[in-house]
Amino acid sequence: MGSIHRDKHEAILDAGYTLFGTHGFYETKMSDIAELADIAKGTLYLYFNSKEDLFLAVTRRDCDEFLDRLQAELHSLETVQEQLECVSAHHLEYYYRCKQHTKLFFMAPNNHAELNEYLKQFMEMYTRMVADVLETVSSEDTMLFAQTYIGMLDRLKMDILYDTNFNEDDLRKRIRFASSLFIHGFMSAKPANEV
Amino acid sequence: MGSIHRDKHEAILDAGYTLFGTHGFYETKMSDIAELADIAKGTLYLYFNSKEDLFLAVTRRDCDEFLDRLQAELHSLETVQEQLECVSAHHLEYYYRCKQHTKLFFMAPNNHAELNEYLKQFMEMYTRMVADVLETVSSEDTMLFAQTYIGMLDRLKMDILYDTNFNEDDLRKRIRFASSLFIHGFMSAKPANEV
Amino acid sequence: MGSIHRDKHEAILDAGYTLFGTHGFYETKMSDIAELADIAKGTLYLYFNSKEDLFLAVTRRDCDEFLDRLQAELHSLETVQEQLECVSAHHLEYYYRCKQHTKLFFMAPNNHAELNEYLKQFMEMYTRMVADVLETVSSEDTMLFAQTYIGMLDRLKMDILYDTNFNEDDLRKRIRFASSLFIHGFMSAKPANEV
Amino acid sequence: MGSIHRDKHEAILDAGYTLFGTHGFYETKMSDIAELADIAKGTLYLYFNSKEDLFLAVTRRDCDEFLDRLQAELHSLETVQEQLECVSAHHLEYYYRCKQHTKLFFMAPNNHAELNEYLKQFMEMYTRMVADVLETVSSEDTMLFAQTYIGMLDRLKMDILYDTNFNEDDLRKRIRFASSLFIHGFMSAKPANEV
DNA sequence: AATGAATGAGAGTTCATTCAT
DNA sequence: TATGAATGAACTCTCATTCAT
Repeated sequence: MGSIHRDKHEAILDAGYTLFGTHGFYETKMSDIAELADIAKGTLYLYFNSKEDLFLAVTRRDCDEFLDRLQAELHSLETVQEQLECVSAHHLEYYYRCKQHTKLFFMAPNNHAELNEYLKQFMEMYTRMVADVLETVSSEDTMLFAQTYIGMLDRLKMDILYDTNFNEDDLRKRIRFASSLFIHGFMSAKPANEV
Repeated sequence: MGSIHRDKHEAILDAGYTLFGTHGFYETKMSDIAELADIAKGTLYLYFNSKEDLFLAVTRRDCDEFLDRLQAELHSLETVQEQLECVSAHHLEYYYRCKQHTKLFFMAPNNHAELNEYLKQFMEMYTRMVADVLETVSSEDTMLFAQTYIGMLDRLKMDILYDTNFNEDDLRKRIRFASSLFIHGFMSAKPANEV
Repeated sequence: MGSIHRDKHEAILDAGYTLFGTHGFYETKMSDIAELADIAKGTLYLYFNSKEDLFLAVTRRDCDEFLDRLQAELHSLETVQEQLECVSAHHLEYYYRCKQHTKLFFMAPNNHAELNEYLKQFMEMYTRMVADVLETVSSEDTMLFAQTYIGMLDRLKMDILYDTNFNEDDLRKRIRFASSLFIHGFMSAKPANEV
Repeated sequence: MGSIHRDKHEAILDAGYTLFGTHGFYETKMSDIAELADIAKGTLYLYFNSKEDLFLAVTRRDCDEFLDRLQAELHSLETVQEQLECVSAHHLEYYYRCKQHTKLFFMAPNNHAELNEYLKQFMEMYTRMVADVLETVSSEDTMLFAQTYIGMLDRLKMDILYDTNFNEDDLRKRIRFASSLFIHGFMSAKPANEV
């Protein structure tokens, strides 16, 4: 029974992830989610109290996994360079893997306190994870550096999302480009494809 | 006659800017915009064909001005350092000035072809403007570098938006921090408050 | 379950028949139909996709029944005279029974392809039914004769609709009058009340 | 001044005739009529009090002319046969001339007392005109005969309106067909194309 | 007499949510 | 636990009419 419950719970989250991700919060109907999850509309409300709650749960599952995996990958690495490139790879590969689900962050519902709170926490944890990497080198302003690094990565995802010809080579180039630029700066940077 | 028409047009754009900016596209009602602009609901439709069109016009006015001002400011500067810091200042000060209107970008309507097209163009023009600055130093991958720089800045705006204690000093610090980090990289960076 | 569904479906059609019939398509509000059918406004849209579709369904039910009954009645008769009088009676009695619902044909929505198509088919089937009766006597231009006969009948309904003193005797008189005139023509016609 | 006034008055009626006739009352916008008449929207209301009034005026002009012309044509004829064929020709040629304006009668506004009153009067005058023709032969039930004749004609117009291949020959055939059928009846009728 | 910008009541339709089964 | 028919508040947009110019 409990496992049937878990299965349905997951099925709803999967459907929500797909639809919220591709059409955004407002353009996704609860009935569509129910249909894709192959359950009745009313059943959704046995598992989630509202559309907002479901969206939060979808976001949470996705973001938590993002952080867990990053944490695990970082543990096995030693140098700051390696670790920063790991962050870069993790961030960009995430978007490369799920190009089509990016409305999840763009089109979130407004004014949902709990969601805003969660997203804030997520960003803080993500930033702290990167800051911890930097801490081994310098202890000043690591949160600010970390934040900025994440910003760089987040912009580079744009090509992934909008450039339809974007391929694996472009991906690898950007992964190295970002960590290198962050570490050495623009002035000392070699052109991206030589890095 | 024409000036009354222009006034009302502007009043609607102002009201739209305020409400779309604070509540996002979907959570803003046309009737609220009409009320804030102090006109009748029907009058909105004499000036704009639809809610989407109004949103596009609001966005356009805001973004065009952003680029025009940046262009003008860049012209009067000479070194790359100065110019990059100018970009940094322009970007962050924009958000500092209008903290409360940031939903304009977050919560845009989905699937509005013309809007998507415009935003793409905006980003390309913004990126190219920054790339042109970098071109005086290196001609390799300038679009990629420019994009990344903008990404850094865009993430730094987050503190502005969510940290309620954020003050003018924090602003100035981040402006210098961003350009310095971009130019010299993390490894050679001095702590931010010494830059 | 299905029968509750059928009941509600019928209730909506009944309400639509009454209101469209008395006020016409444009002067009837979906909310009025919902109210008369004793359901919520939104429920209408579970059964019909749009106001136009509902109107079409109402029309269809009414016209189909009209033809089915006529068909059945004609089968039991033998002479052309009897059959033509049966058509006459059927046509005029229909209007006599539902004087108040005649806006159904007058005030249909414009430009609804499916509705126009249906009405065209209805007229063709009605005409063919009458033409088949005539065919036993002559095979020339039966469709044209049939059409004309229906035209005569359709004009005679006007008194029914607008003459408030119109009674059953007037009805019977016109039923015989029409078939007799059609068969023998004006020149050889005896005065209507002697037929 | 007066003639300018008359010109504009006529221009509005012409535009109304065209648009009401092609799209019906409800699907025609006052603004479209103004545009077609080449005047401002507000000006319409200097000449007509409301959309309904304008529709009534358009109808009135059209119907009055219809009767006036018929009256004139009938005067020059002598035998009942000729006169009835004249009615037939007048009725069908009217529709043949203005196929595209037939929404004028189909899609009239509901519940406009004055319009309903006028249409009733129109029908009565039309019927009486035909009844007067019949009176020279028989004095019984002439109104009923007249009404029925008009009904025949009105149905025959349908082919004109919906059969896109309908040509002048078809028209002439129906004109003779109708009067002949009315006079001699179906039983003694010769096939239409031999009449 | 002529204008056309402004009005605002009111329409059809949607969809998150409920609840009897 | 699961259903899905039913709900009704809330939305965007229309258009006949007005009135200051």
